[in-house]
Amino acid sequence: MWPVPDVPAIDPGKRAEAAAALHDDHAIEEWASRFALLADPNRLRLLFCLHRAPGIAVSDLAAACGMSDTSVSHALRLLRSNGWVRFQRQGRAILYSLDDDTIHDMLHRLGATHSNEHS
Amino acid sequence: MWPVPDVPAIDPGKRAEAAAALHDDHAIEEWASRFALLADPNRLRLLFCLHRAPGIAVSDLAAACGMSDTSVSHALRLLRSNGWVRFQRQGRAILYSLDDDTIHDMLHRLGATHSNEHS
DNA sequence: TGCCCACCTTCACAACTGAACAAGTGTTCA
DNA sequence: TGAACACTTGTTCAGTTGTGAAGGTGGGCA
Repeated sequence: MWPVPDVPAIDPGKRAEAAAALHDDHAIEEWASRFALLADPNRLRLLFCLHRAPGIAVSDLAAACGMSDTSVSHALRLLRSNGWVRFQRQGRAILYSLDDDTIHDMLHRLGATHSNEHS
Repeated sequence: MWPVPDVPAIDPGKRAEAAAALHDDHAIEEWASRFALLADPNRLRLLFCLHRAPGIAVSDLAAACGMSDTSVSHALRLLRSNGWVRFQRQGRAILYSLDDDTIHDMLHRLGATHSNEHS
């Protein structure tokens, strides 16, 4: 994976275990970039809305999240370019929906923990 | 939650559903900041290592992840200040472990999908 | 005591991000 | 046709982030 340096290890066993945890580096990079998209509160709000109210228009999304239309559009562009959402025109409105099973599941799990999270 | 504006909704029902999805804004912010910590590939690698090889020294962590000691130290500082890791001195070494159940579970789930992810 | 080693901190900097403003596209409807 | 509407795009800018160099701390060991 990496040219593991020959610097004497403090605990060779641990070092080997650790290295083994990184066997699929591609997957790690992918997850990191997924998390990057989830890391913005506004984007996360949008995703929750898309998750719970699929087929919603941009302006309604903006109103629900308390964001400007422009900000929402920018965010949706990002999500679109990552294939996380699908959309269809209906009259002048454009209706967006979540279109990624991985993210859908993740949001579902987070939503489930909403209730019992009162720290 | 927000002073939902009186701008005419395209679909009032959808707008209400969307707003309902955001009932626990505090939790959303919390998750966003968690995701922010997971969003860096190097940090994610470190976390996987800490997850699979608890009680590992900084230099071994650095070697396994192919990072400089300094970078690892910086990253650990962040994780420490968020209460994600615990550590203990052993001789000159300092051994780190993951110390957050939520993240532990999350990494466990991600690790499980490692194998069947060959996109 | 003095040296080495493992790790930490401070500082400076390039790269990236999110927010805001202005202008543009495509659709509907009078 | 043209005005209103829903949304998109381009651009700029302040603020944040990750990284590397240099120096500091403190435990172990001769």
